[in-house]
Amino acid sequence: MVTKTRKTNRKEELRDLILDAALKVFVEEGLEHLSIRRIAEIIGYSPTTIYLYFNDKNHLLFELCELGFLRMAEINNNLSAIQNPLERLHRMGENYIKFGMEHPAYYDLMFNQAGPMERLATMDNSEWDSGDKALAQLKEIIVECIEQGMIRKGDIDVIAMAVWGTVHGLISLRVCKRFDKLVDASEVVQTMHRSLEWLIQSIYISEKGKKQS
Amino acid sequence: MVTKTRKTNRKEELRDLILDAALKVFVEEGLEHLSIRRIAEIIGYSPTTIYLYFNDKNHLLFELCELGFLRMAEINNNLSAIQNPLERLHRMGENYIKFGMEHPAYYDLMFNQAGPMERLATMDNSEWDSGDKALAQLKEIIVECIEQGMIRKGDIDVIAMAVWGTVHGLISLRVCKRFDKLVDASEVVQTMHRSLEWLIQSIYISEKGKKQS
DNA sequence: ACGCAAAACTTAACACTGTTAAGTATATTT
DNA sequence: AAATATACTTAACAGTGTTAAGTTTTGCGT
Repeated sequence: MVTKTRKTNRKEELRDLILDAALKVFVEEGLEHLSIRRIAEIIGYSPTTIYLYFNDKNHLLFELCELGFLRMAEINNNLSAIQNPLERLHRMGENYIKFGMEHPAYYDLMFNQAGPMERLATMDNSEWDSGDKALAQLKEIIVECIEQGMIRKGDIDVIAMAVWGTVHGLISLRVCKRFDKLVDASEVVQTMHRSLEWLIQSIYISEKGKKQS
Repeated sequence: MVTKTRKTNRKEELRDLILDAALKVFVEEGLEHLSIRRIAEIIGYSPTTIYLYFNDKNHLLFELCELGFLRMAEINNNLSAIQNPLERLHRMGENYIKFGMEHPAYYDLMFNQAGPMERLATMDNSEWDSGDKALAQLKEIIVECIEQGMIRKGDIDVIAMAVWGTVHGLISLRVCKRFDKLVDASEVVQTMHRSLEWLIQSIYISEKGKKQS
């Protein structure tokens, strides 16, 4: 279910069982109901057993995050088929929105919750692999866009941050329910897609009317 | 009448004392340390007393949110002096960034945490006044930008969502510490400002090279 | 000034939470 | 068979939000 490890020893099996149960809970019942005791109840073990496989709850949350990034990478499999880099950027944004709408609890955990990052902060001199990977993919596309003269030149890090920020901001506001009382519920997802579209078209430099940088 | 107002004033006094204490705690010690018992300890009352002034913790959090929106409105006082609407939009974004960097706990509460919105969700058939107000101000500026032909025409709601999303996304990722392992700490704020700048310039339609909508 | 009612506040408890030290069973090795 | 290592549990600690019931204080009418 969770990961097919090459070496499936018994320890990993229960570890995966814990992750599966945790996933089930926070997807079906929400992150606020994801407690160590609830997981233990589901897998039929004592709560303390979980601490034999995870240092603390944040470690568990971080691993769930990693699974989320795997799923996100899967969703982005449709990108390589797209030739036009700006179109690919657009699609990547739509994939993000799709992921956020289909797995709001996942998204919340991956980008909003403090727990997972607190775990990461304790691992000194290390990088955030999943985040790095996702950001690298984004930067690659942006570099292509610039090389083909489709968007204004500029610092890649700066542009990547702007694009990531935009897409994340939309999803985050939705996941954290900040649109609920401001935008009509039936149209909020469509409005998000149109916002992304508006942005993509705004940063696009058409052949006919190129802007000077 | 007089006695009644005097009574309510007394009631409001302790209410404000509670909010003050709550503010002190979550600004100085972080949201995770903001507990009813901690507040009670500070103001020298029993924890249950707080429930005489607030239905539950979410009600309290929502009121703190409202205070946050007041402070944010204060910060935006410098906008009216700016003639150029796109410049004003830019400044508004910078104000947001400034607010988020100076009051990360406030920002987290206002835009990320679930609690305040859960309270709002229980108030049926009502609007989110603070959010509405802030969004209205943003829309006003965008309308001006369009009227003066400085940005591409389009659905105001869509554009507003895109702009709000962008700025929020940047701050949110920072407040939720998603940049910490990806972007150099000493440059992250500067990179955020440059990202905003890049965005503003990208949506700008210069006089010389206007793009067709 | 007295009595009484209403308002203000507290005590004690419930049902949760993450986490740990210490203990017990079970399996493996010697 | 004894010793050791592994797997797991029990019981507890220190927290959390929240509530029912009880106590104290205040203000008002007589």
